[in-house]
Amino acid sequence: MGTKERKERERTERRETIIDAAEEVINEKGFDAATVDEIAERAELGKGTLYLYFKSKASIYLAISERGSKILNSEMAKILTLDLTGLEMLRKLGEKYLKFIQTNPIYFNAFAFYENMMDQEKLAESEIAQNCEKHAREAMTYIVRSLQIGMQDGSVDSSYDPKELGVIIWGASKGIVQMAFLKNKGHYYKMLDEVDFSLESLIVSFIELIGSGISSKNMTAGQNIETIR
Amino acid sequence: MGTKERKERERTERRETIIDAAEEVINEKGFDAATVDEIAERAELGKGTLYLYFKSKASIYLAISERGSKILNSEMAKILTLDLTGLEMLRKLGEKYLKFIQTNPIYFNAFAFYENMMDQEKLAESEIAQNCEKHAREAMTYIVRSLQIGMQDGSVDSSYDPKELGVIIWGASKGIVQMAFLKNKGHYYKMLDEVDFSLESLIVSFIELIGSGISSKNMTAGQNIETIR
Amino acid sequence: MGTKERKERERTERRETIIDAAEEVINEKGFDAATVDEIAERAELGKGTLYLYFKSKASIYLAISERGSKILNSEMAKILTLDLTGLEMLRKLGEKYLKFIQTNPIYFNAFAFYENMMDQEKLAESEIAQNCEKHAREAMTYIVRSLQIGMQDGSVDSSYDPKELGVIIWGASKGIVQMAFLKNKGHYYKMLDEVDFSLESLIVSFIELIGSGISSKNMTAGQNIETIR
Amino acid sequence: MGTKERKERERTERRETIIDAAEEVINEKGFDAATVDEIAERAELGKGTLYLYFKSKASIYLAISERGSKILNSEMAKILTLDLTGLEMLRKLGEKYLKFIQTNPIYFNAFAFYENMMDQEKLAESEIAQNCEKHAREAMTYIVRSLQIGMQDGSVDSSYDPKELGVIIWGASKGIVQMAFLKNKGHYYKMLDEVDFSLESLIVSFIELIGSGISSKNMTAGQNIETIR
DNA sequence: GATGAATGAGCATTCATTCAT
DNA sequence: AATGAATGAATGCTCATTCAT
Repeated sequence: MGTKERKERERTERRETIIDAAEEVINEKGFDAATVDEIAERAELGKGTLYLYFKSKASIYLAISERGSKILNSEMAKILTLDLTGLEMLRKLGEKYLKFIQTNPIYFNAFAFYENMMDQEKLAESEIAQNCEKHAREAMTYIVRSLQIGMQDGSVDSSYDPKELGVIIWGASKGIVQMAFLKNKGHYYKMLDEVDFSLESLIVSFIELIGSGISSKNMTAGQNIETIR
Repeated sequence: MGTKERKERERTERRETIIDAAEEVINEKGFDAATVDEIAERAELGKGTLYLYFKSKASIYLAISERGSKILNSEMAKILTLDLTGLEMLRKLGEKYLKFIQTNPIYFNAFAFYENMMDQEKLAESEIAQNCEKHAREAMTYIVRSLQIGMQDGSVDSSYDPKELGVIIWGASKGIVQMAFLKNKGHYYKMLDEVDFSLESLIVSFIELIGSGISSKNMTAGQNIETIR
Repeated sequence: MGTKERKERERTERRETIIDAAEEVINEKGFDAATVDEIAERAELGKGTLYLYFKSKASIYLAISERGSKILNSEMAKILTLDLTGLEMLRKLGEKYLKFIQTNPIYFNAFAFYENMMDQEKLAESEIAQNCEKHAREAMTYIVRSLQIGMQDGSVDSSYDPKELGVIIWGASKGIVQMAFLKNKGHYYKMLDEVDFSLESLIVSFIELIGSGISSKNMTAGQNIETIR
Repeated sequence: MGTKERKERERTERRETIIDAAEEVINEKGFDAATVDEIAERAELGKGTLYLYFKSKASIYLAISERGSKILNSEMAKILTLDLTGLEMLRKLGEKYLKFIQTNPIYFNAFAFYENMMDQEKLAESEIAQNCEKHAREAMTYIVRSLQIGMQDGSVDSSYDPKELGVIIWGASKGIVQMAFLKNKGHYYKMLDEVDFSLESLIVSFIELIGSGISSKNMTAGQNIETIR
């Protein structure tokens, strides 16, 4: 009997419907201004029904974060399967993250929401939050893996601790994207306007920087070698 | 007669008193949970008095950001006067920022508040917000200056655009500090717990990374030189 | 299944309950001093529930006006069906209005509130306000009808414009009732105390005055006689 | 030494300055929306100074009413000195009231404020309120006097009680003016728009109506004629 | 007398969540 | 399972009035 399966499938579909509606409304108005009433209306469901699927308004937002991180992860996972050096993988991962946030800006805020909401025990213990954390951990793992691969194939300096390096690169990437993100929203540092750096160029430059550093010593060394020769 | 001067001084002092109280309360409860009543009570002032000095609750928070960025800037400014290479200055600037946020965590959130509130025209046009922006611009300038100095003294690769590099480093630093900051607050990536990276080590490593890059090519070059010798 | 009907009925009943409570509280304290909290408490409903039925505190007051004008109109309508001369109808209408205000003083202020609130577009566009206006128009129509009937049956001088006359009589009646009303409230013109005119006698005299004018009969007669000649 | 006189004069002048400012501000914004701060600023005086001259914001409004009724009375008084029949005087009085309100609309509301504020003992006992009442009494007296004169000179039917008649006419006039006043403010009975009655025509018709009544002339004439026979 | 800084009482409204049907 | 009517907690801000200088 497929009744159970059908029920299960319908439940999942309805859940997705709610998240879809919530994404729309929150995208338009922001989390605080978005009301549960409007999300329910957009989902063409009764308000009470939402609470059959989610414990609270915040947990709906967490579910958005969960969905976003899941999508992002699945795309990052593919990169790990490509035939590339570790350093090239890292660059691809960065580009993927960049493109993802540009295409789905709402997830950037949803991720931030997840990160900042972890204070409240209630939410942190929820299954959704657990998944979010799992996804974040996975994302980090992809970075660390690419670094490990790079160290193995010689494209990355193996004197670093891959985990520490991963944390740094992950954090730095988020910081750069956030800055570019704020800039795109039109406000924030007018200062940034003086120099017209697109989000792309910033990330590209960052990865390049990570690759070779800014110290002139190395280049000098390289040049010296050439000179020596 | 110094009546006018005294009035002016008293006004400034009371303003500071309010900001002090607000820092305390917001630190304890967060901005949303903090009530104007409690801030007033903590400042030992009438609620209406607060509104003689600030237009809104949000503008008090902006004033906290303003104060924080002013303090941070004055400390960064000193570094620019030291007899150091540009790259060393950059390292010092990073360490200063790190130490500052660690000592005054509230400013981290206040800075973020400022950045995110710039949507609302009303606030963005206020004198306080203008000052915040000015300070942010100055902070960025310190970084760019250190890079320019480094390019001049040979400690920084001069093939980069100093402004673009500055934006990247500023954004990346904030991202790393934020990540470490969330970790310190006890929540977020339990994953980070697996590897015990202190905020200090992260930033130090980041600056080191910026200095020499992660590509093994460079180090190899350097090592080669030594090897050659 | 009469579920829908029952729901509808319950909704109407609850609405009436709220208006009842509001009438009580506003009667006791006046509109400004009356708080939504107290109205809700008196209605034995949650405060939020009131806002499911009314958009604002002001609209509740408008609803009181709407109710009052509806009641008054239905009573005035009956008079138009009586077998009387137009002038007698007019007298009955005046007496009815007088009695109504005396019995339900709150409606006098509610009517005035309605009249003065029409500045604010938001309120003026509401359905309740529309009804109030409709009722006011009807009330005026009753007066005009009685005058037209009187002109037809010879009890009213047909050289007047019935609409203009109606406006004048309606306005004048309200002014007299207001004066008498203020007097009854115990304050206002102590002067009125010197002469003990009851509200009744004022209105009765007014209608009598309207009927025959104050010019000395001789003069009027004289003019007529002259005209006859 | 005229010091005392000068002081007294200055005090009176400043009081007038405050009332001037209050009239302006209240005229622009209405009583509730007008703030004491703005009145003080408009008067170019400190806020505290206002309270040296008036007990409260409401009492300033009462003072406006007082001033208005004083001006109106002085103009009405002149009419009583003219060489006219009582009925003509009454007409002039009505026209004067009408013109006054049209020229100084703020006084209409101020008068109403005075009438409605008499509930609160505090205000009612103030000297200003006493004066307002005195003026109201005087205004009424002028009407009664004109009626008495008319009864004496034969222009007014002497079978009425002049005081009762005065009250009725005073109340009726205020009601008509109020109605026309609301109409002028642009809102209120759209119904009134159907018939384009100017305030002037309403009052003129009203006085005419009072003069000769609305009963058909034929009937009145007929009765008189019959009486004569 | 004049000032204006300080005060704090006072209140409509929103909206996430619940629960009877 | 689905609903949506009912709830009530929760809060920033205004502004008339006071009083120390």
